[in-house]
Amino acid sequence: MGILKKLRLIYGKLYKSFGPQRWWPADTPFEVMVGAILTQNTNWQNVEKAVANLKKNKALDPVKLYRMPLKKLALLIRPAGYFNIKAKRLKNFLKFYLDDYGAKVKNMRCVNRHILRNELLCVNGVGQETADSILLYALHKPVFVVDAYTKRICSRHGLIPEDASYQDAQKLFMQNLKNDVQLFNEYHALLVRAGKDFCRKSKPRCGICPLKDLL
DNA sequence: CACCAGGCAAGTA
DNA sequence: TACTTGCATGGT
Repeated sequence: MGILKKLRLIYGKLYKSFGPQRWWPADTPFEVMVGAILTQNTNWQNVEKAVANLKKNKALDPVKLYRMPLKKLALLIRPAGYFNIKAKRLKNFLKFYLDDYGAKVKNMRCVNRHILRNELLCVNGVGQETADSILLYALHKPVFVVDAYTKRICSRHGLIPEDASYQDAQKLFMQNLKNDVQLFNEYHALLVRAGKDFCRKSKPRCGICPLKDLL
């Protein structure tokens, strides 16, 4: 079976099983960017608590967050884990967002996605997945977001080797599918959704994996 | 109790 | 380049 066909088959099965995932769960593009950093190696439920703390203090704003003392910021985002390092990473990103783009999403959307990706990767604390999450979910650029679940599911289905790089996995999708923002949005979200139930490092299975008959 | 979550950077060789 | 380690809360 061709790769394109298999990728479409997987997508169809996941969508039929789980339905639309409505990503990214945030009220504004800026909230997406903050969430992208807070969710690094962290359960989304913990991120929600951190974001709620920011909202409760009316601090979910680029300038207010950037001016906030590091200790206070760390305290507010504490539930997200790694709070000291994430407070610094947030400030690193905020400085870039303020200095280079005037804290305007619109200004960022004007920039070529390859250029912008490289700029994001220069921010200490923003790696490939975080950069791509911001590009896709906050700025609506057609880039495929790769995470641990994506690699695990794809390697299990023989689409990439087990030790594939981020770019290997990303190319699998971007070179075989139409580069469509809505498709990439839903596909990544579905892979995460499926991974949580059926492709964790170790967890008792619940229900029946919709991709079981493809293995 | 152990294990893991929508990673990343820094250090070492 | 390839491997190792620190970062940390909260749920199962």
